[in-house]
Amino acid sequence: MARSTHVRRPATLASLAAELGVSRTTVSNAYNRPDQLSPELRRRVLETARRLGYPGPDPVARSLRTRKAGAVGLLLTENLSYAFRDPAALGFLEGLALACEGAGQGLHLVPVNPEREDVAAVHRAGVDGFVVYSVPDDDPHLAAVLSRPVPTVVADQPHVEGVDRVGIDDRAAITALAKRLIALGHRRVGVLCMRLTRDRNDGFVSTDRAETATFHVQRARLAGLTDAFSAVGVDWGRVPVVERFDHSISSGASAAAQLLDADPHVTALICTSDILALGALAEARRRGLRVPQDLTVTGFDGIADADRAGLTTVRQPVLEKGRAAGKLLLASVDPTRPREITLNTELVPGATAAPPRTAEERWFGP
Amino acid sequence: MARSTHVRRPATLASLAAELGVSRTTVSNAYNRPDQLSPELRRRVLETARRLGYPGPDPVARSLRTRKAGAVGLLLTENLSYAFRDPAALGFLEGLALACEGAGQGLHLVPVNPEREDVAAVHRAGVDGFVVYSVPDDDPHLAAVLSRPVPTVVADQPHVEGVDRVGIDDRAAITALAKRLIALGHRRVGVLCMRLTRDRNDGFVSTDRAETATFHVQRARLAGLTDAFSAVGVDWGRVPVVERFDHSISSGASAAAQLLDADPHVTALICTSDILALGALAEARRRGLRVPQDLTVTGFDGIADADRAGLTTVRQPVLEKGRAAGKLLLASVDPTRPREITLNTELVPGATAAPPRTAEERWFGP
DNA sequence: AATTGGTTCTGAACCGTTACGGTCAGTCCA
DNA sequence: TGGACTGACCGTAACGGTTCAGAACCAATT
Repeated sequence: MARSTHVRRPATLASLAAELGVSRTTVSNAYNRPDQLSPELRRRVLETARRLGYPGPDPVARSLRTRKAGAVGLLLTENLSYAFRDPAALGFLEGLALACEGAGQGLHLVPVNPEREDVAAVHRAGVDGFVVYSVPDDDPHLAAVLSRPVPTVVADQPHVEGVDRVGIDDRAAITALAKRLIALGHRRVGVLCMRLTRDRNDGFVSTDRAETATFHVQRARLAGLTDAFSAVGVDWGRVPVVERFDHSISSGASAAAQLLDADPHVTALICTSDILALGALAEARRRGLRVPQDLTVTGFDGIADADRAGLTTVRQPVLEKGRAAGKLLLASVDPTRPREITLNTELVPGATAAPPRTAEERWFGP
Repeated sequence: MARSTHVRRPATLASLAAELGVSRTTVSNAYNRPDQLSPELRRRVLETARRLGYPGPDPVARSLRTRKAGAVGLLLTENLSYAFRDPAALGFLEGLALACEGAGQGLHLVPVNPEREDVAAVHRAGVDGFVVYSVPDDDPHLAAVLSRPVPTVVADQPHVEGVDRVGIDDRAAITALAKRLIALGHRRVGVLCMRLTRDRNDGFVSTDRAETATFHVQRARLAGLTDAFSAVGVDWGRVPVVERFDHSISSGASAAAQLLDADPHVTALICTSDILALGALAEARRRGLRVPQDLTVTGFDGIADADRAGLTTVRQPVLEKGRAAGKLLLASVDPTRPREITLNTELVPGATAAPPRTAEERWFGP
């Protein structure tokens, strides 16, 4: 027996086998297939393992051999901290985590520095698959993920041909909301949206920029608004759209300010997220504008704070979306699984939408 | 951006080397040490890799060889939904994520089924270290983590001898709060606390149970209250303490109801978390009790909602705590690092604490 | 006596990569 | 002209497991 505690070389399966005078296979079986060896021997193996401080089979070595990492990677191009601050992202994360937990899979948050284009972290992640959430279509990290030979599911954001996807029908959902505003009489509206591309562009958005946005969800929502308002004769080219790179309440407020300064006559602010809408509400309050009497404000997502604020919005099942993404990914072995899941949304009437204030601002039908 | 379904795994570093007629080392160097080969050869290697669809070195094999996984494991025994819903936990998570991101490390959420005692997931996680947050001292998952030969940092919750730790001085912090209430004249108080052990026990807490709680933080906070009130002659054995397993606002409300039903004469409800306190506020409102005139309510943590509610509480730097835990773990190679970090807390006066209502309820000093 | 079946354990082949210690030809310099 | 140095590349040995096709043994059946 080796008494040399000098080199505290951690015990391995092989050293344990040597100590016991059995084969490595047997030790492996003691851990993984108890039925393959006698209870007595197994007891001895585990006993000796304890004595030698062997912590059990090394997870990485096992992963290499079995080609299973037991974890799902999650790619978010935003700062990781973003995911913990944005309620919609958080709901998604929770749903995804629940799905992973249910399947006994870990959830590996891939570290991404949005500043640098360092894709190495994607290549370094030992995972069995990726979920990609909220990244632009042309994100290099996304390309790195797709180059990896593992299944991938995209949630909402990047729009990639041939990749499994879960999401909602953003375009139709916001069109429904827009139609409601149209029915109320709104024709002169403004729009606040989240960032459209990887580059910061805080300010007004040209039609061209809106149509070529690489954040697919935002593009779809703007398109949905175009659909609805164009259908009733509004010249969409003249509708002011203000973009903000940072997604925060204060961003929403400043965007609303910028828009209202430029066009004080808009009767409604349509926001592509609840967070922005909450900011718009704050700015309206600051200006002494009553909502909805003086100004209609709408959001998108259906987060808890929007509910508390009575916001008129579209509710989407964020938690369910995360869960669906996880399940879809974990079912990748099944060829009969759906390749795309579109979840339902729900219009939330709320209390921040009303007909335009003055008669002249109200549109009279034919 | 069309993509064919990729489930093939043909190319390896070795096959690539064979194709090129160079050694595996050279291919490896092409990826990892560009300076070790001529630019021309490197170009050819990468070119051929692209042609063969070689996605670059396999992360798992690399991890095995380098003994680095590039990820930090996070163990939370609570339901995941707890972690994603509780603002304090969320702040911690965000801080930890920031630290990991800053170091280019992934964050691996270990899946834990609180129902079963399945520790396998801990053994399966390919990580370079663990952060353990908010688990009871006797949690089997914790034991599994400690058996792994990787550095571990504990945040707040499990109290383990000899393991690196970051936290606050819960006992002293709540003692300071208690002294404030004592100064206001409160002597007849009730306490609402979070779960004390792994077993559900919704209801009153015996002194013994309080002292043997395996959730160390709760134990410390109760002890801090004992310190303060015993010092002024209050018989702590008679102070009602109500425990709730689930940590939610409605739990806080029901706990407050239970306590007030049993002892309507308490002048203050001291809660060991803001969430519980917010529930207590709700219950007080439901009963028509004015806070703080009719009832004093205090919390702990300093979450945003508490701030909005004007709650009298103790603020702790949750984000900083997460960040510190991450940094401590990632600095494990440095023998001169601190082994324990205690962060500062701050008493938040708030507006939910006032002297007891009636003269008879107020205590007159000597 | 031969066959069958079951249990228990073993040997050797991988899994895909990187660390380490070379070799070898060419260059520099006194 | 010879020795030291350099740049470019290679061979081998891990890294720590899992897996599969048997081997050895024994009891029961034909």
